[in-house]
Amino acid sequence: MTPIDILIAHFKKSIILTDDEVEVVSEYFTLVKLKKKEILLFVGDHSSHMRFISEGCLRSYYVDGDAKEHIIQFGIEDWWINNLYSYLTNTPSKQFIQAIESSVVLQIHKDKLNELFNSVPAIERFFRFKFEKAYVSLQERTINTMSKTAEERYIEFRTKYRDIEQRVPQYMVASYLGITPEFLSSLRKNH
Amino acid sequence: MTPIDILIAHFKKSIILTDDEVEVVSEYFTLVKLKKKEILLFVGDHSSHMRFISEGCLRSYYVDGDAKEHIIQFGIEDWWINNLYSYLTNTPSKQFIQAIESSVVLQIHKDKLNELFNSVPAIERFFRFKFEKAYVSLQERTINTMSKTAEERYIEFRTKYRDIEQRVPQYMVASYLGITPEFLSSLRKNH
DNA sequence: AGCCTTTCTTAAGGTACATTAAGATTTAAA
DNA sequence: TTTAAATCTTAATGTACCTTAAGAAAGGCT
Repeated sequence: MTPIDILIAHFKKSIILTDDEVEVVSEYFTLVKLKKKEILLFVGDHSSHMRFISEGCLRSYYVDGDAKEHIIQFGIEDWWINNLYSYLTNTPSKQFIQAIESSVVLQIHKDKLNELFNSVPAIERFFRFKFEKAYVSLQERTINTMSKTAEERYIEFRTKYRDIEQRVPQYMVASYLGITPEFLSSLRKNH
Repeated sequence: MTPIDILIAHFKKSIILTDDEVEVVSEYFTLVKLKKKEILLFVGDHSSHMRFISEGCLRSYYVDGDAKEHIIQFGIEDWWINNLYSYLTNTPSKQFIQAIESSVVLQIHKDKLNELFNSVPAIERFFRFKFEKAYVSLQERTINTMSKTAEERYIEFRTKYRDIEQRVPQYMVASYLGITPEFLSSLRKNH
């Protein structure tokens, strides 16, 4: 399967597309290849693309005033990786997006996507679903952060994202969970 | 202005509606009046309505395993108050929605809303915008919780939601910030 | 007004997690 | 194959925030 095939199959999991529409949609996306550690989006850039991972593993992260990194999201094949905040508010990104492994990404510019919404309405519906799901999982994470201990959050992360845990360094998991690598290490020792 | 007028004006801030469409939209929403402290959505209920506050102040909150309350969201006039999680996933609510003041809410059932999406497409676009914004502000909150101290978060809350801070008890602000009322009290003492 | 309920404060003692610093282990590059 | 770089662990010490408990203040009802 080509990257575009993977994307189309991804769309077809939640919406119906005619063959003509598949043609149109395919034209709109462009391919980006990334080496390991390469940065796809820098702080200060405008994040004006929606980006689909057809191969590899990336992270988006935020660097705070004390130069500490906070991982917002991991992404692997068949996920979208974005700075939705910057994309939606048209403000310069406060986050980086970086390839953790060498990766292949398909992206579409915001203006093009809005065009596409008009010619293929199912795509607009797809993105409504997508934002809904993004909201749901973000809320789950926010509630978890507020009401659970780091240990509980770690156990949940392992259960839910087993595949990711095995692909990324431990200190990035710690950063995603909002704790230091040292503390994660000690949690792991005590099971 | 009637509650419906307020809702229509709210829609018209981000989408265009013809007079005919205004008629149709108006028919779809039903009015709910709530006394202070009355509960609009119980844990275990299915949250199958989108709810717009035309008057008053409400909160949605989650009660954790240790019976502690965590406020997810406050809502005042011209905001939507929902358990989007339950609404979107069709699972029983794990949150309550409660009126902090006596309030007036306009609501629409999910099935009806999907009907409305088909007859008035601008409404579907409105809800896409709405979810986008909900996502953005939730992400901001998540990042804040991860990278700032309780004091910094409190100062930000005061700046951003001055109107809300003055309408709700302090222990609810503490719950929203993810700290105890005692600790918030001590933060306030030290400016 | 007076009483009861709700909300807010103070303070002592406790815990989950951070910081610092060092060394051990694994991975990658030459 | 050696060396450097990246990652993970251990342990001592520190701190942001919690828990418990009590009392003070403010608000609402008869």
